[in-house]
Amino acid sequence: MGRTREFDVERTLHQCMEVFWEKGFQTTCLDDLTETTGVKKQSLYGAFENKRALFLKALSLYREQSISQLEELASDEAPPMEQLQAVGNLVLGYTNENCKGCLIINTALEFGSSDEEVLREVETMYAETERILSTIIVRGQDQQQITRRHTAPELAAHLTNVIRGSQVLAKSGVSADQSGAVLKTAFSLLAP
Amino acid sequence: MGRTREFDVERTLHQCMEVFWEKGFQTTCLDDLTETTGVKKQSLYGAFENKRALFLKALSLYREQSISQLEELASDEAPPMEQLQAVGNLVLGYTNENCKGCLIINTALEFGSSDEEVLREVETMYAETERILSTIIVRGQDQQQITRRHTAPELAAHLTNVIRGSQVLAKSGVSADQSGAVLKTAFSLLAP
DNA sequence: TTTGTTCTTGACCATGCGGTCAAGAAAGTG
DNA sequence: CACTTTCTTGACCGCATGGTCAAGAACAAA
Repeated sequence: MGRTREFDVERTLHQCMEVFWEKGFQTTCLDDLTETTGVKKQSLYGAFENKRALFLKALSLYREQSISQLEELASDEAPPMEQLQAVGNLVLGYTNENCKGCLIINTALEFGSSDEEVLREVETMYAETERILSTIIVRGQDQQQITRRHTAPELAAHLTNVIRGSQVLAKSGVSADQSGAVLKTAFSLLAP
Repeated sequence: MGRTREFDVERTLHQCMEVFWEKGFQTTCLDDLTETTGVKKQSLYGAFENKRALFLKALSLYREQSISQLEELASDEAPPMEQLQAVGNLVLGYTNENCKGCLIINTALEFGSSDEEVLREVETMYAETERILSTIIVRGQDQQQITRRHTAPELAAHLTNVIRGSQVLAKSGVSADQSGAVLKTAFSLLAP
């Protein structure tokens, strides 16, 4: 009972995510959100509790979206090294598109360790990324294309870190070529 | 002629740098600065033009300081691999101390590519870091401790990227051990 | 000592922002 | 049709913030 909502909550959340992604949490004001979504302030507050809660929902959405893209990519039957390259392309396509970078990383640096829930989200993203990369690396090791001088989880943590770095690099305004080259070097160093 | 300034401009700049480092540009308000420096608003505006100009000065100071620390470290006669480890320790000691991260990287992500001067500062930092790492790597290659499968500049760009990643990691609230382990893996992968 | 210049101080201003209020509109229920 | 409930809308509030003003204080040159 009661009046039915006139806007699509899911769609609105997606749009808000885009805005947060582009501008960050602090810099995004409610007017930005109402303007791009077309949803008035009070309606936004009706669907999501407040700015921070809305942001956390957007953050989760982003993580789920990113991880499922990675998972899809890791589940095809391409050679491991090609999968890694594809991961790199995905990640840099992401970041270079509009130089928005990765929302998780942007958020990690904006919040530092000041917000427990944000922290959890960031750590989950890191862990999931390592997990997926690890499965690719294991196959790479099985096929003698990746060194065994380190364990798969170690290499996965390392690669995740390399990706983090290149996402920052990409957002720092350097060319896509440069960030791509860095990733290529890193992948090449994994050879046995 | 005219009244002499009662506060030490250089010291004040250092203090402001610390505040910006800890809180970022946006989040730092003038009251934060006047409170920690003890210098009143108008006096601050007398010495530095405005908040942004003050920030840019603090950013330059940070970069110069960091680079000269790196340079000092690279100029001793320790074995190259030990120098790299020392670089890692320096960088992580930096970031883990109070989880402030690296001011340059924090700034790069906060500003994106919206501010020309900030961008220049960030790119200079990256370039200088690569230059110094490259000199260490060259010596490592001469002593057969670092692979020659890539050129020194390539490896330097890669290592700079790894460091970027681990600085983000450190600021993301993970333990110092974890960020340290990632660096160790990366260094170890440089072996011939 | 006078004068001109710069620094200091605290009050002041305009604005942007997150969040709330109250009144009206639409829907379900009896 | 009443009645209740939820959504919508626009006005409103309190507060923080970057920046400015004006008056007084300290110093150097004349």
